[in-house]
Amino acid sequence: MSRLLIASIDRFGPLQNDVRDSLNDVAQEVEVIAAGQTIVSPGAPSRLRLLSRGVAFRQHVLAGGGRQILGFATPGDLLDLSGLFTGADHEVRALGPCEIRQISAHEVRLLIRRHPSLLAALCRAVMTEARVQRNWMVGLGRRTALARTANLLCEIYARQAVVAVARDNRCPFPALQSDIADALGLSAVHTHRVLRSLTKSGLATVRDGELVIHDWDGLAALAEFDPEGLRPLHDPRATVPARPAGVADPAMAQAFG
Amino acid sequence: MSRLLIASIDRFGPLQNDVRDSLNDVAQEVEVIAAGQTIVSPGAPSRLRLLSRGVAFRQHVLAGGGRQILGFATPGDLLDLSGLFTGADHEVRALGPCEIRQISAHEVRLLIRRHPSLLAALCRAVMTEARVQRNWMVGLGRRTALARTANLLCEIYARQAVVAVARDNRCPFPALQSDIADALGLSAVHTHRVLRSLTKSGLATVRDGELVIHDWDGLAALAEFDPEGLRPLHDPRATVPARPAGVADPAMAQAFG
DNA sequence: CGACAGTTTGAAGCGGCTCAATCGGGGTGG
DNA sequence: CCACCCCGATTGAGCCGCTTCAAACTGTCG
Repeated sequence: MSRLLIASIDRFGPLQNDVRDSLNDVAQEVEVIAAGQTIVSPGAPSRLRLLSRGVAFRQHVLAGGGRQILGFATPGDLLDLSGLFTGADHEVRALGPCEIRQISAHEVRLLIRRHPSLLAALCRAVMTEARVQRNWMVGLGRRTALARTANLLCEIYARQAVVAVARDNRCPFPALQSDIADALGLSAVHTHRVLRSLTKSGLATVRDGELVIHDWDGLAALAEFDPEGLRPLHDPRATVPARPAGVADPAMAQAFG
Repeated sequence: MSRLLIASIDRFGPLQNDVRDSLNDVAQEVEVIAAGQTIVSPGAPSRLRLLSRGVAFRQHVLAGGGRQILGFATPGDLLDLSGLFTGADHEVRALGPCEIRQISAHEVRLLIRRHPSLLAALCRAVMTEARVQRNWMVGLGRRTALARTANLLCEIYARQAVVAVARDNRCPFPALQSDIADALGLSAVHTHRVLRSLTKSGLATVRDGELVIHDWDGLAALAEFDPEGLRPLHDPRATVPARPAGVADPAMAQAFG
């Protein structure tokens, strides 16, 4: 029963029924991972891993001991797209407690060989991730600490809204201030002050592992948040209804909510 | 005759002979583009474009008028991977005069349908680009202006060394200081000072549209440059000889040099 | 109760920005 | 052939965002 996996891949271009059937037949391994544990090590043998619960992050550690967080993953995200055909070039860790489902590299290879449309979907997944990365690059290079932080919070919420994990303007986000700092290219101290100012402006609060949005419109405006950058790319031949930002995808919501 | 295109895609996993044959039969349009002109507009209809001569760059322009350069492309690079199945999310422009070769979206679609291994190769090309982006993110977030600049120069040289366009420690790089600034997330003034200090330290010089490396080892050390991050991903089932940084790929060199 | 991890707050310093002026080269029109 | 202009490189001065260092505070766990 890999309802979750099918729904997650389906976002990137409607899968044919025969692909769904094949995916259904594949043995799937479920694993629970504690906060802070490594999910994918750099260079690890490739598999197809789906984050089914929790929040994870990708990071690159520098020689000097510092690190840059390269992105966050929320339920419904595939974790090792960057290393599907080869070893991963970065590390993926659990931010909070996570649950993942994975299928072996061998199975993936068989599936892909049998169903080129699956490969196309995975390819679109990779392109979607690359697009999110570009948005981060813009933020790191050209946005102020405040806008950058606001943007991150918008992204975290919008991602989890799709799978209906975010509700009533709140969603899980078990990050330390130093984690947020390493994601935004800031110091932990300054990150704290920025978060503080966001709270005082009545925009959003990060506390006790939870993100609370007080004023979505205000936050999005400050961030110049573009939800388009998060939308999964799909097969252009198929018509997929566009949803406004922060609104759940029915299929994903049913699977993950 | 699409020798260049075949060699370029071949980097991302050896193509079967039948794929090569098909690529050979495809009509290819050659276009020359003046410096500064747009090659790919955001949302443009997808095609498969190869940069055969010159240097191009990807950029995202901000509401406030600023911009972030997201990456550079050198001969042998595919230009609209991010929009292969859908519209591009960013702009690609010619930095200096460029020559591109392209095949229509329709042709691409046919080729991909007929040859899944081609799709796999393109997928690896996308993943390779995503990896380069991650390296930029690390730089923008966590490296000093000096290291970041050094890193960029290393990347520009190493990319063009593969296709033997870079030789004798020099290669084309027709960027204004303001271009470099927008790539590194710096101001033009500060970029100038950093370049100046690199020159005075005897490491590298950017002048008259050309990059000259005076001390590769010193520059690479300052940059903590990792050539691994640029290496094209290829099919893990195939054995491809690893080449040290800055050394030409024989096939690419023959095609582009 | 102390030990520890993470948050909070203050103060000082620096990297990089902004503003502003000058310099240099290539093109253009007189 | 020269005067002019324009764009980009260059240089200086002052400022601000963010960093670093340091200390106090809070909650949690043994």
